[in-house]
Amino acid sequence: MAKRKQAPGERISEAEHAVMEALWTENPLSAADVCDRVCAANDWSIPTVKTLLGRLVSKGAVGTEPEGRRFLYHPLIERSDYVGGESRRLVDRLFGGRAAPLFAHLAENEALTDADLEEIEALLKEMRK
Amino acid sequence: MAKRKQAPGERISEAEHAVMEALWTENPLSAADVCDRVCAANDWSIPTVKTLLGRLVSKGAVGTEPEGRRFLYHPLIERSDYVGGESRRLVDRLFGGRAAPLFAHLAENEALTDADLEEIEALLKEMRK
DNA sequence: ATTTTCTGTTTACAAACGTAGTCTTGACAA
DNA sequence: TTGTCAAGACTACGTTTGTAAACAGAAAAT
Repeated sequence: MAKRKQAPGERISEAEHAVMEALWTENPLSAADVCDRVCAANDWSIPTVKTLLGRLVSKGAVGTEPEGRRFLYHPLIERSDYVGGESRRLVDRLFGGRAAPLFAHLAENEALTDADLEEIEALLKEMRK
Repeated sequence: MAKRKQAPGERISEAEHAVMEALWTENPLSAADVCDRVCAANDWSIPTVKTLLGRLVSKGAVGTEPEGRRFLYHPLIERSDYVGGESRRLVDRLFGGRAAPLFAHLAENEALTDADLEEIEALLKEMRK
């Protein structure tokens, strides 16, 4: 059935995800580099980032390569896999696996901007062919 | 700032959510009733359900009313509020608050059935007018 | 060569979670 | 009346998460 990726078992926590985002945006990065892009926003100190990186490494979500005295980190899983997995989990858990109700919900709550609507319409038209 | 509004702070965990689903589907229910509908599926025992119910009560997510010697539980928060909150969280976290990319993602991964597409199209048309 | 400065590793610790056992009490059957 | 039993309350305990300090080793600077 659906393509299962994302190293089995090991889930990525929310804090870890923030680190992943940094690495997806740009990589490889050193721990300090990562901190530069996420510490301020999350009010973390460098030890925290180091811990998160360590956990991600042991979970097999990021890899390291030595560069001189330090390590450079880079993601081992695709952002789209992660995002896809999380999205599917939510849809499964909350909407019985159907995406339409999710859409309806977002629509009802004005969570959709006009731009969103237009984009989605365009996408729909495209898939339609 | 930008704090979640939902119920006062207290988030509902995944296991707790399963209990909430039971109560949203039918309520009020006794602890044993809840167990009848969720224990098998999750491989839980009654004590587990009692604990989850207790936590939900202290989180203000479910209320109780005495019925003879026992309690009957009923949800205090709307399912749509919960679902809306969770959906928004995901969209915020993974798609920068924009729903279109989520939609695109689901579309790309064939997570959308034809029925979904039709429904969404209908919704779009409706909002459009 | 010694000190400073990075870097990664180890260890820590509280809160939340998943899961469940024990204690207490009151209703009820025998 | 007394023993049974179910229902809620209290307690427990291992794991994950968030957050970070302490430590060790090596490169760089002096």
